[in-house]
Parts: sequence; C-alpha cells; structure tokens
Amino acid sequence: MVSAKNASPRAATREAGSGRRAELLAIAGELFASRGFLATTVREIADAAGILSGSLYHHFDSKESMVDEILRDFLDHQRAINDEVLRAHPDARTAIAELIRQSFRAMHRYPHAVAIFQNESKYLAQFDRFEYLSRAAAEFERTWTRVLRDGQRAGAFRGDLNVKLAYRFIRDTVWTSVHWYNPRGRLTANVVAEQYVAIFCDGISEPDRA
Amino acid sequence: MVSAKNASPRAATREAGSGRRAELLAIAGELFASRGFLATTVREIADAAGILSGSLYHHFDSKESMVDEILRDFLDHQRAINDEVLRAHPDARTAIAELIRQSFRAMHRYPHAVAIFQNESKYLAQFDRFEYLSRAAAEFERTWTRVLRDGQRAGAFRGDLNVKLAYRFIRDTVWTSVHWYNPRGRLTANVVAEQYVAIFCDGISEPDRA
DNA sequence: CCGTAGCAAGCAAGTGCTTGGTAGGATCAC
DNA sequence: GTGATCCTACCAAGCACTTGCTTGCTACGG
Repeated sequence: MVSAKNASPRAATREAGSGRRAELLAIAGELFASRGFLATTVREIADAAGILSGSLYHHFDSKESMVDEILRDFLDHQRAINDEVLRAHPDARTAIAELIRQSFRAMHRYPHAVAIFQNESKYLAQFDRFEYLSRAAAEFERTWTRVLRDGQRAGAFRGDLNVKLAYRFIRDTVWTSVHWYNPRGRLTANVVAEQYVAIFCDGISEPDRA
Repeated sequence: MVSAKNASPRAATREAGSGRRAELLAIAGELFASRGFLATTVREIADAAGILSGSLYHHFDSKESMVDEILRDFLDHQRAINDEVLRAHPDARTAIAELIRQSFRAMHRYPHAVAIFQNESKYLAQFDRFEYLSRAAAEFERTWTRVLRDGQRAGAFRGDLNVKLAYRFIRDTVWTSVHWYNPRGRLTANVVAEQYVAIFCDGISEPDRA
C-alpha cells in the first residue's frame, strides 16, 4: 500500500513525531503502564484516543510496535544520561549519588516507560524483537557495578561489600519506586532521591571517613 | 453441579490438600510466576499437568480461583510469621533484621506466590474477590512502619528518617529480589539476608552508637 | 454403585489485525 | 482561480484465531 516513492518523506515525518502519533503513544503508554501490556486491548487504546481500533493501524504496525517505540525512547535517553554522569563525575561516590538522582528524574519524565520496562521486560524479552531489553539491563548493570567497584578500590565504599548484590540492592530500591512514586505528589523526585542517597551511602560508605 | 450434600466432605478434602489438587496448584503457580497470570492459559496449565484444559474445572471453579488459593496460602503464612517475629523480638533493631530474614525465607518457601503477589497484585486488586491483597499490603506496611517508628523513638534509628519512605525502601529492596533470587543458587537466603541487613542497618542506625 | 478424575467436543466472548472505502485539507499544473 | 491529484487520518465491517469455561460422557478403584 505504501509506495517506495513515499518511504523517505514518511520516515522523516515519523522521526519528527508527527503530533498525532506522539499523542497516541502517550495514551497507549499510560494504559500499558497502569493495566499491563497484555491486559490492554487495542480497542481500549483506540477508545481512549476517540477513534476506532482499526484506525490505530494507520499509525502503527502492531500493538508490539507501540510498546517498542515507547521503550526505545526511554532507554536511548537513559543510556545517554548515564554516559554523561560518568563523564562528569570521576568520583565514585558523587557518581552513584548522581546516578540515583538521574534515575528519579527519569521516572519524572518517562513514568510510563519506566513502569512498562519494569513490569513487562520479562514477558517481552522472550520475543526476538525485544532482545534489546535484556541488553539494556545488562548495560545498566555494568555501568553501576563499575562505579561501585571503582569506589571500593578508592576506599570510598566498604571493602566487604558484595558489589553485584549492592547493585541489585540499589537498582531494586530506586527503580521499583516508580510503582508508588507520584510525579505530581508531595514528595518531589529530588526529595526522594536525596533521602535514598542518604540512606544508601551512609550504609555502604567507610564508617571511619570524615 | 456440586450438591449441598457434598459440600462438607469436599471442603474437608480441599483443606487437606488432596494430593492432585496441590500438584495442580504448584504447576499453575510456577506458570503464573514465570509467565504472568494473564499470559498463562488454562490450556498451558493443563498441558503441563498432562491433562486436558476442561479437566482442570473438576478441581477448580476458575483460573482466578487457582491464583486466589495460591496467594491466600502465602499471605496467611506470612502474616503469622510477622506476628511471631514481633512477639519474639521487642527490640526494634533485631525485629527489623528478623523481618528481613523471614522475608527471604518466605521467598525460599513460596517463590511463586511471592512473585505472583509482586507482579499481579495491581491487576488482580481491581476485582472485588482480590480486595484482600490491598488489605494485606496495608497490614504489612503497618507492621514494618510501627517497628521503624518504635526504633526511632528508642534511639536505634536516625531521627531524621522518613519512616514511610524508609519502609518502602526496605520493602522494595527485599521483596523485589524474588525476581532474581534463586533458592537453589550459590547465594543462600541467609547470606543475602545478612548482607541486606548489614547494608540497611548501618545506613539507618544512629552513627554514634556501639 | 458411587465418587473421583479425566476426556471429547464445543460455545460465546473477545483478541489483534486486515480490508476497502471516504472526508477533507494541501499541492500543483493549467 | 480551479479542477485534478495526493495524502493523512479515520470509519465500518469482519476475519481468523484464542480465550476461559461448560456439557455430557466414561474409566475405574474402594
């Protein structure tokens, strides 16, 4: 149906966002996050958008494509942020604190994508096209554990720390909070982040340091 | 279809477990935990059990009844354990440590139920018959926050701690580990529990004690 | 001969997705 | 201008399939 002639300008429009497309993605993301990917039907997405279910397929190949695009946007952004943090903070302790802060800011900016990534990764990762989810998770783990190990060598973190366990400890604490964290609530991302940094750092920092 | 006459002996059999029934629940629980409740079909459960899907309905009213029974078993057990810990440990700090240890033991004993409780509570809680899930979560929160507040008053935990936030911090860290914790892996429940108790307590304990 | 456990077949509802079509705005040759 | 031509966004209808669950039946051990 789409002629080869149109392929190029069409793709450009999609990259740019095209307005309606972004709207539909936002609607779908909210439903995926709150009800789950499987539990959300294309008819529900269409209803929420005020159109018929078939009309969604003018904008997207499939329901999977929608969640795919939502997740890629978030992961690309977070990857870039992480790299930036590492470049700007050579000190392990401030780097960890900043990674935590940036994680909460991600929840602020991509609340639905983060929730979907948490809830549906396990299910989606079984399909080839979502293999990148596992790769992204592994990359995050490498980033965090490298910082933890560096800090351990530099004497900033306790030597008896199991780095892998500590990473999971932080990850689970920080990222799971997307399930209760309300961006428009009384607790701002910064407040929660600082409390968590405080609890966490004073727990793994060398006690005999000023 | 079930006559009133059979209700009593049948119920007794159910309580006792009846062998096959427990087997089927174990199979269903494993699938619910690994694939998700919605993503698991009754045909898959039946296949795994070596019977036809319709035959499941000789043992259970519905797919919902299966997950209901799995969750109730776990929650009843955990509630009892929590009460026991509170009775045995009047000291807040040892009580918290013991609550954490018992949580990891629960993951050891009810790995599937814990995972299902984590993953599906939000979805299931929308149905009246699963209202007890929200109530159980609220009760757990009361238990933990009471201990935290008591410890704070007694000077065992830092005074500047946001108790509600600290509870979520612990809960998310401890219970989420069911997603990666392998009961038959190298890390035993006790080892992980001790590491977590160490990281956590030294983080929230008054620094100028000992 | 009754109760437990299961089979064989299928139904109603709902699923993601496809198809052929149309309204209406922008673009362009004339 | 103005008509022809596209293109975007959507509708109306429905297809192929899967879902949880039901029904009537049978094997068989105590």
